[in-house]
Amino acid sequence: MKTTAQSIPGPAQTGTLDAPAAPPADVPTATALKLWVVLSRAAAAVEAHAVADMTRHGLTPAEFGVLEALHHKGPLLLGDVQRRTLVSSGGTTFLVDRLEKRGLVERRMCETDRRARYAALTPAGTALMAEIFPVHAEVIRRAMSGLGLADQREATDLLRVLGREASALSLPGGVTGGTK
Amino acid sequence: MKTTAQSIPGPAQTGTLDAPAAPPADVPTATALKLWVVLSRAAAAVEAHAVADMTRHGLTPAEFGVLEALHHKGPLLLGDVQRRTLVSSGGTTFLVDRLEKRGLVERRMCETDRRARYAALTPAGTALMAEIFPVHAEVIRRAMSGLGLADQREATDLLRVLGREASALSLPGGVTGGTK
DNA sequence: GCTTATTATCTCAGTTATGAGATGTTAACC
DNA sequence: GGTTAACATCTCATAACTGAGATAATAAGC
Repeated sequence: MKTTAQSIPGPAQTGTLDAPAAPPADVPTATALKLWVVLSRAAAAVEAHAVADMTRHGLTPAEFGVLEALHHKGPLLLGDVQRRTLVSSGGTTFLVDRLEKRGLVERRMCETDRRARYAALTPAGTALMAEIFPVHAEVIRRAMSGLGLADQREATDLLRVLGREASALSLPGGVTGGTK
Repeated sequence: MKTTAQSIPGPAQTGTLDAPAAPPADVPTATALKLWVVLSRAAAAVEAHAVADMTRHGLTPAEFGVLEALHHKGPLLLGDVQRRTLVSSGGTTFLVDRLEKRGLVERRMCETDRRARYAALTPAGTALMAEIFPVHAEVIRRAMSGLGLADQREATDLLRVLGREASALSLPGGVTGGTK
């Protein structure tokens, strides 16, 4: 996370000790780097609001992500929870364990596949989400209010394409665009 | 990170056990939530490319962030490194320690303030960045290639405003919009 | 149907980071 | 100039998560 690339344009000053490097000369690369900087900064800024809100309820972002997925989708196989929250397999087990101990989530057997398990909100979990999700939504709405509705829609369209294409692209090291 | 909120529009189906919750009815909130989902997904998708590239060079994203900041800005006070990389104070000490042990970075005294220390690239660190940064830039360019140049500029403009405004906004819990 | 590959989850050791407080230093105020 | 507040960095306990491998169940090929 958090790559940085803005810098004074122009040729590199030569000879000076500790002189910083010049940014890439070609336009497409410079444009992409600038977009990467503002993209990750914008995501971090909005996330700070989301995290501050979750923290007030004693939830980590990852915990909230699990509860939110179950709140919107109903019971989900652990593998689906993992894919949705972009957390590792071990992390998913760990998260669901913690939420189970707190009485917010429960595991259920899957009738058709004895390897698999569902995670589902308990009544307490359902009640908690019914209480805090609207507040969370309002926090996000406020965090996004720097853009008008039309600009938000435009940004959504652009980012949807960007995310889809970037995910579809094979990673520099190898493999395809899935989760690890 | 990674909040999720897309869901079938329409009223909540009542009565059914485990029925998922309906998304917020009001348009501004639904729009903001949708933007938040695609924003964090797009950032994660691009980040996956960046991370895969850094990993090949044996660097974590945070380590790369420090090296990149020093590469572009020259020697920086540790506090400036911290602000730039959005890492905690303890984390910054830890990161610079690690990079120092590898011989990529060194600490230097600050003449005018004996509390403060500079972090600076060593010749080895400078050489490493000169080698890998162009590759990194190319990886980012490729990851962004789902959008044309004009769209990338448009997205940059929108996200710049969004990030600036969100950072300026006081956090839900309290305080102003700085780093912790 | 038996072997082999794949899939779903869990275990666990280790890594990366956070955040509260300690330490040493500088600035501000009277 | 002496006291108090604000800083910059570091130390340390420990949280949060990753990733490799273990275990168990299912699917596929022949």
